[in-house]
Amino acid sequence: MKFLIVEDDSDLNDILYDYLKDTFKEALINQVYDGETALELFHENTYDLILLDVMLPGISGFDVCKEVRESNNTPIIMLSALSDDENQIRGYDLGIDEFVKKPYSPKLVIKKVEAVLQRYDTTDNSGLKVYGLLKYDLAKCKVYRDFKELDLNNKEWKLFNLFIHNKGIVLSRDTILNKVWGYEYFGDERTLDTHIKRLRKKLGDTSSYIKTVYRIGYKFEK
Amino acid sequence: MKFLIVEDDSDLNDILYDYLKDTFKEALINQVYDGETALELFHENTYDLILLDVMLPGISGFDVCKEVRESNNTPIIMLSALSDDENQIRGYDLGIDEFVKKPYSPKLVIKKVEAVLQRYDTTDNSGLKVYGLLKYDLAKCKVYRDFKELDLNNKEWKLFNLFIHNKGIVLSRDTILNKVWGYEYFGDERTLDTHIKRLRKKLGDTSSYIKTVYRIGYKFEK
DNA sequence: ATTATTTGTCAAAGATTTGTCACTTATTAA
DNA sequence: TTAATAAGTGACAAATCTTTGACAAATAAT
Repeated sequence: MKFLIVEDDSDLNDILYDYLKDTFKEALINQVYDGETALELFHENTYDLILLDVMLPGISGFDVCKEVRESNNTPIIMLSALSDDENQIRGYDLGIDEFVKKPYSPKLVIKKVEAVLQRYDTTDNSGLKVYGLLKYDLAKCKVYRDFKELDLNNKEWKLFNLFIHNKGIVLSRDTILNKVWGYEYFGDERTLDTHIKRLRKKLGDTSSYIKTVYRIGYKFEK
Repeated sequence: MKFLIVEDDSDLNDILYDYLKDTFKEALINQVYDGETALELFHENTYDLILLDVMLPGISGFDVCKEVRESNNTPIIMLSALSDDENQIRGYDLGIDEFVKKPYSPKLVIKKVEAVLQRYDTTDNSGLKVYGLLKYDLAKCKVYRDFKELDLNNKEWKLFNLFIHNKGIVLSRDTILNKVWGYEYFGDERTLDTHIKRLRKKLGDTSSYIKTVYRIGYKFEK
């Protein structure tokens, strides 16, 4: 289990560290104090979860979140201070998983961490993994089939990432739209289908892994 | 599901009502037009969620929010007038769950309602359960018999789901129709039978779990 | 500024599910 | 035992949903 704590208040940072360490005995925990360092580490590592303060020196937690989401769906729990501005407030639109308002009880944070991890595939996310005929590296945002890299664009990667984190689980069209496109999307009903079509095409032989669940959505499964 | 709409503009209030009613068919919805009445109702009822306008005659939405928070954590979605960032910040400090700026699309409001409810939903449906020769996972919408997954379609799953939640209990035809088809269903008498037939077929050896209760309905039992 | 790539829209075609119906079979009260 | 009512069934039709290609719009790259 690997966590990243992004919190400029070093006392708070330490408190979170202690609680996490206590709950996940063997966890690896990185502590950083600003957004730039957070992103650096994020791109070099694969975390199971990120605890992210909104108010940071330099780039904001909001921006960190945005950049993380460009890459993948690493679970993010946002810690919001009392006087946040509008953008930060709308973290949910960016695909964060939980919001905890300061001043928070560390216990509550831990509870949310556990809840979020339970929702996700909790196995270690780092390195190359195999699923059926596919290989993928979540940290590097790469997918391979027959030793060839599939060149996925942003939307396709987001879709794939969502699927891989929810193997065997039926995802409703709404869920997919919300996770990949965000709450504010009210576009054409058929857009999702089109993107599924494109991802399937790139998946080639393995396109059948994306199963249509009639009237509900899709499911990713061998 | 029980909602409270607090909005002094009666047109807007009605629009919200309609959309909620449409999305949560069986919801109970109270409509009020000022803060005082809202609080009265709040203290007499338990709501799943409150839609709260900021600008109200008499006491403001904020005051309502404050008083609600002194009692409990009922989810609150606030509706604020345009470009009212200050208020948003205040709202989040008071522990509201989402903010929607006017003029808002009712669809967005509904999406936020769904998201908030999902966030609060603590029912644990995960994990494989066993019933007789069947295994099922409510979260994943899956049923297995002899290690093989039964490929149920939407209606069949709804039926199965209803049965599994009412093991050993006789469900009248009316109840089933209402729960699976919704209150407004006035279709053919034989439709339910047909669907039971189809579900039984897929259940194979375990089809006898669905027992006919003559003149009344069905019962799901080993 | 031009070109390439990605993303979104749409309508027609293809699939699946769901509803209907006529008819058969089962149940039960008298 | 039978008449009356209820439930089951297969075949078909209707409704609904998904796929797909072609194209347009938006965005990124050169």
